[in-house]
Amino acid sequence: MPKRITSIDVAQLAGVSQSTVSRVYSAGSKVSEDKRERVLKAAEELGYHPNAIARSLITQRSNIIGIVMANITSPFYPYVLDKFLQHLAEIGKQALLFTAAPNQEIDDILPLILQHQVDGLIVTSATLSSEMAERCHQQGTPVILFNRTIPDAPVSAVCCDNVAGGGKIADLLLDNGHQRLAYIAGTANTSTNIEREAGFTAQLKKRSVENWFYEEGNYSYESGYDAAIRLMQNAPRPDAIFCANDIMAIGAMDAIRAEFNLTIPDDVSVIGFDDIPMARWAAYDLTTISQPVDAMIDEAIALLLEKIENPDFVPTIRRIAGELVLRGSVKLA
Amino acid sequence: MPKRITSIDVAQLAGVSQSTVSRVYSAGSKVSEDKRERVLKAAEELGYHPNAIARSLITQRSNIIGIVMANITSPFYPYVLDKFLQHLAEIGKQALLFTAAPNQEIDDILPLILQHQVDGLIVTSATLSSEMAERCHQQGTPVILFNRTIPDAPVSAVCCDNVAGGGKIADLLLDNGHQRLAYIAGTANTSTNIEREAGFTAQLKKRSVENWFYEEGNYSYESGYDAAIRLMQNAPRPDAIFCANDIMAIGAMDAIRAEFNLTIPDDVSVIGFDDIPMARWAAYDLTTISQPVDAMIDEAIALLLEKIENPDFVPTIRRIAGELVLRGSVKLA
DNA sequence: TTGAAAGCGATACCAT
DNA sequence: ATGGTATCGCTTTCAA
Repeated sequence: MPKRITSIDVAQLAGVSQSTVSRVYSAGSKVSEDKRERVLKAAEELGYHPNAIARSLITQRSNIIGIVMANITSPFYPYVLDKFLQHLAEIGKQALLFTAAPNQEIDDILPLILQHQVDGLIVTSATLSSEMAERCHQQGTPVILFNRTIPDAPVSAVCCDNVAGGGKIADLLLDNGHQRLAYIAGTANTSTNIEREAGFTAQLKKRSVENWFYEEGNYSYESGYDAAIRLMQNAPRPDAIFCANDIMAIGAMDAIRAEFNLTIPDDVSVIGFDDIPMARWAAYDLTTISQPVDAMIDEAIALLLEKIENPDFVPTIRRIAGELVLRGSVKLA
Repeated sequence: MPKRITSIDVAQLAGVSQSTVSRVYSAGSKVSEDKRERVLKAAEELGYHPNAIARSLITQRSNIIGIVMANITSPFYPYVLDKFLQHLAEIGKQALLFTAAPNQEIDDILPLILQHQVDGLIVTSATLSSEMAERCHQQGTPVILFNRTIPDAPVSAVCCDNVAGGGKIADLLLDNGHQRLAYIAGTANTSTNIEREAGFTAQLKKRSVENWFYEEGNYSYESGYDAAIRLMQNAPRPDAIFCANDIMAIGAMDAIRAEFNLTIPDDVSVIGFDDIPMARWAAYDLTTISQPVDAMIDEAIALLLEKIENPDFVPTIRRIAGELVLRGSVKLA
């Protein structure tokens, strides 16, 4: 075991007190230029760097944000994660990352997270029970839900305005003469799915459309593929399909072409939600609603910091509007 | 600021010493059933959970593994990350995650990582200078490179056997009558690219093929798309393209179809490397080499743990064979 | 088995 | 500006 270098070692070599060494490494402390140099030189020589753990213990701040992410492998999320890491790095925070089974409640791993004294917690596409949310609250650990909402719990949340997005899609399809609409749902009990569907169907009803096709998926390519097969077996078949996310839309497109030998958008229009990179690929050219990821992340981090600084901050839900991205998968009138 | 609950609070409520509370939470310590229950009950009541930071300070173990990942958004890596998280969770370790610019040296963020006293460090698709590697070594922090190798440094590495993979691909193409082969390179100076190319071209030469087309990409969809365009402008054009990874292969396929209106594999065969999920999509059905991700990760973690337990363990490079996955994008004779 | 006390490596307050 | 010292919350001897 190589001996660990501590501030005491540096202090001895530099001929200063241990306190002085500490000051050199804490921003905004006054140390004479002379001593600062000696300390830095000694530190360099010994290969010293401050022990963040000891620091956290006394400052009561770990500078670590916990991130719980359920769907790391679903194409939308790596971007979210990457952005979070970048933004957190900019404000000097590290990320302790946890996975959860998709759509699982994270109550069981929460104690583990809390043990690590994270300064805050970001939960994406998973939920915690309001009981656990309450516990974080009491304990003073701010929690932000990303892309999920839970009602009546003292936690902030930021998500895309899914209801409005669903509505825009209904309008686009109807305005361009589609008659037999279909919806491929994501996992049924997720807030994202519920909201997108609600926005879509509400707008249909508002425009006096009473019937539409419905199939259920689980946000995966395969589930979109399979749902599309079921959908296209109807006669007459749908002439437009709204999928609760892009990856299912892509699965649906592949099924429509490979299994039915039909053309998009001439035979069927397909529209997704998220605007993942693959939506832009030449094979798909998918019309979709773009989630304002950057804005959402900015907002999430802002809410988190606000709550860290000011524990009395009242939990808020922010919904940020997504933008319709017109590509080639929807037939325009 | 809500008061933090410490073991002392629990001890008082339970009417035992603080030491006893500590023992209840450290596996394999003897505490009478009687007191254990009282402690647990008091802890429950107060909402206590041990402070991992204080524990780390004294045990000299953080139970945290640092992961540096350069290409989180490149489709192969989310799977790698997810698997790492799962395996680490199984052995009771947490992951502190850092991003680096792709292919960047991570020397600048290393001090930050080291401050957090990680028990070990996994670096994927990025490298550290041998100077920094040496520093980790001295400091006693084991480092494992994943999917990268650096020569002459005291760090272990695990990667796919890229050279053998490149060779298999050359054989497959040649055995099936392809005449005008092409290679689309990944970022030129990455070990992955160098090895895949070396294996491919060595095998070509061995079989007396002296000429082949060459274009350079950077592992992205767009770069594959663009490289394919340049490639297909040759006359006569290539009849088979090996792309250094799947995502470039997919870009190349889209370009071949969309820009030249050609058919795969009748007009051109395309083959990739990695076996990402999209390789299986109906639109691509991409023949490729499957990276044995699970085995690689098992190996990486095993090496890391070995080194943590036994600091004198000699750094090793493990290459694990990938498997050829035959799908429909290569024309068979 | 249990409790008292030392210490992990910093920060922060208090004098000087 | 600098040094001495208490302290953060726990684990780990050492006695009892």
